[in-house]
Amino acid sequence: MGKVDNNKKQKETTLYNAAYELFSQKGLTKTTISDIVNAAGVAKGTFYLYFHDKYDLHEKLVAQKVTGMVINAFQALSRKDLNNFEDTVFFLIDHIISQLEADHVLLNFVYHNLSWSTFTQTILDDSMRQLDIPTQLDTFLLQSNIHFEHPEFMFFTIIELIEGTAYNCIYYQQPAAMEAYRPYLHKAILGIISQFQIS
Amino acid sequence: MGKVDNNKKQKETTLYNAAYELFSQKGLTKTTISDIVNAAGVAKGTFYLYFHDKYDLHEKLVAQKVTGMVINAFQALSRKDLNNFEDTVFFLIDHIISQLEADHVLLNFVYHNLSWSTFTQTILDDSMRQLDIPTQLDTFLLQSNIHFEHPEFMFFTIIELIEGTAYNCIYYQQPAAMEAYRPYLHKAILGIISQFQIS
Amino acid sequence: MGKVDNNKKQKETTLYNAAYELFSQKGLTKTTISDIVNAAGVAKGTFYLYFHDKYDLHEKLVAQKVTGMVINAFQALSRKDLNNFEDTVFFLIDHIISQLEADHVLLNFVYHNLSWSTFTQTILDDSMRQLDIPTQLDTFLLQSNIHFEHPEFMFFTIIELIEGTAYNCIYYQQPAAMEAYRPYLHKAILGIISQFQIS
Amino acid sequence: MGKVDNNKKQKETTLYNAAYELFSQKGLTKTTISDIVNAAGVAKGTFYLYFHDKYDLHEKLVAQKVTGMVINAFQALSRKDLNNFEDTVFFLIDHIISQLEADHVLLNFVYHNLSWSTFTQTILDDSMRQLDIPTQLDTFLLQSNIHFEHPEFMFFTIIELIEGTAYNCIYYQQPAAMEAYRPYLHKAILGIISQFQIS
DNA sequence: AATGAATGAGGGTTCATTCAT
DNA sequence: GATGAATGAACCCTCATTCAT
Repeated sequence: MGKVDNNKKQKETTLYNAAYELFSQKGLTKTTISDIVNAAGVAKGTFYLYFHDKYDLHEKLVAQKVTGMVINAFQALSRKDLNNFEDTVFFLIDHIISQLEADHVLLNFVYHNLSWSTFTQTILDDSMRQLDIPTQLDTFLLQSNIHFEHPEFMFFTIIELIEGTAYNCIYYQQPAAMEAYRPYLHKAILGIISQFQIS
Repeated sequence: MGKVDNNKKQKETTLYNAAYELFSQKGLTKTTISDIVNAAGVAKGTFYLYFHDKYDLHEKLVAQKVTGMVINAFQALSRKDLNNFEDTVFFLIDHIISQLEADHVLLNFVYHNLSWSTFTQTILDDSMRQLDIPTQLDTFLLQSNIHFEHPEFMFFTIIELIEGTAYNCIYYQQPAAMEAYRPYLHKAILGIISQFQIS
Repeated sequence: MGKVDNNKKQKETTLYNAAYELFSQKGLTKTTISDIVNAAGVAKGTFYLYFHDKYDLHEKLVAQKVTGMVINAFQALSRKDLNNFEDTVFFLIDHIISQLEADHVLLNFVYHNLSWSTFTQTILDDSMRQLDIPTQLDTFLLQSNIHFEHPEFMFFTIIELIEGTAYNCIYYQQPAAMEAYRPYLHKAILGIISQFQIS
Repeated sequence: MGKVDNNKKQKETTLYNAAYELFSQKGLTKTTISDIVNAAGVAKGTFYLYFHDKYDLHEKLVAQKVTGMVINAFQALSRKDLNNFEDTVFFLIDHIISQLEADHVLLNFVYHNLSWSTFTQTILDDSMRQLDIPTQLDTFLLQSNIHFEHPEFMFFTIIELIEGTAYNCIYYQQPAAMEAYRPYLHKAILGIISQFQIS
């Protein structure tokens, strides 16, 4: 990678970082391209060398952040040695919830962007294609000896459940803080899993 | 209510209707106050006699629509004679899902606004205060003879689950159409209920 | 016409005048909407209340100026009492050439916009519809007793000839000043008329 | 001419060709230097090695195209053996009109650039200086035995007439297609010639 | 000579808001 | 209360031009 390419990648990263900060602070609508380039310390025209508009940037950033969060969880999982299916699911869920609890900026940012379709349709750039989550989950199911009716429906159900509850509990502490609610979230997920499991 | 007040109320209603249509078609961000007043057939200045800005109008409109949808479901319930707890819950859920399926405009509109906090914090105007949903649910639980650990957590869990799954299934048909997914949603809710139920 | 309408017409006129001056000085391309509103002393947004863009304004302005010039010539003609066909044609031509000689700004402005299609296709606003030049010419021909083969071709030929020659002679004094060239222009037109005339 | 010079000339030619295509399609104003270099397949900076700006390129391109068109006509004439003056004039005129009819891109491009001053003032590069049209016309007149009062006025008159009428007839078919109008154009020119001829 | 990433001035356009009528 | 013409700040985006490579 030549000096120029290196420099390009750096500019792009600076723009991503600046935008992430601003989107989190002011929201997508109130953040302007001027804001972003000012914060990034580049000229306005430079923005358009990398992104079509702020929505383009946002979309790519969401894909990055969501995927990054899940990658973290799986990497942490690989360092554990869990054989039990339910423990594994809870580990992943709790890891993601912990990340969201630790970083409200991230929480706010991925809310409403952490959905099943993010994993199945997101246009990931090359650096992220390493992690194909649906495939990983399939492999993971094969390794355990448990069988589910429509496992993709189950995962969809669980993910949508987490997204909504995590945001309310962490951000608004509504109807309770995550600490208080978490046991019930676990229970609910257990209930869901038991319904999908086959004999 | 005098003629003048009547006329006022009419202008306000026209603005609500026009805005609802436009917000649904173009989204909040791309809808301008000009669009709204043009569609409503009133002068620009008139808008400011009723609302502070378009976000004010939007907030009030969401409260109206969401509450209206739930009112519909409870009214339909009162015309039935269901004694079984689970049947009652499913009736309400399916009624709301049907409303959303029948009216994509409504679906789009309430998405991200149909959450537990809508019921507990929403600023409702006088005409809506008649319906206090958390209280209704409490009454409803007392009437049945089943007992739950933290019933408010259970309802919260169910509502958040429905919001996310309904939007994806109805709007994007992702991961499947609601018709195909609904049995599994019911199953999942059964699983959740069973976990919260006390002996 | 109320105070408001009066004011509106005035704003529009101010914009026309400012634009005419600027288009003539800097050309259409180099004149910006900012230039126009600054010169007119109105806000930028006001421009868009009256015109779609600068090309819209330009088009309307050309129609005004060209038609105005021809109206002047016909009005002057009506104050004369010319019976001879050729004298009438020369009177009109010379009158128009005089206007262009007297006002280089106008000359520059109508150049390449003074063509047969301007008269047949121009979208004229109501104030100008009074003057339907092709019809006036028809009437004029009927009154005289001379007959031409394809008179519309003849007028087209003459107009295109004048447009090109007038611009070069008046503006660039090329190949000669109008004073020197005019007798030859008259001759050329006589030659053209004689060719179109029927026995 | 060395390899390097050859390569240079090639780049320049590529830029000319790309620009010609683009100017014709989108017009001078809407064509950007980016467009040109993209179409030509060279880097942006390269443009500035050959031209000062797009107007510079345009000016040179017009001179090329207009002169080329006239050269074609004279070369075709040299292959004929016409002695009659009027036939010669008509041959040249019709040849040029045919070129314009066959190539609307060219028509559009030379319109407003095909005027007397193009021949007398155009900055021609070396390759074109071979053709000095005013001188050629003089020679041509001497060869015939006809005498005209101010022949340069006559040619000027004829050229300006053709420019305006050809564009309208060919491009807009206004007031008629060139096929229909051409006999009358010939007539008009005959009329003009007869007026300038000396006994 | 050739490149093309970076620049940033400045264009067009929108639109919430005001205020005289 | 109701109007809608007028405003002008602030947005998005373009593109001629530069310059390190």
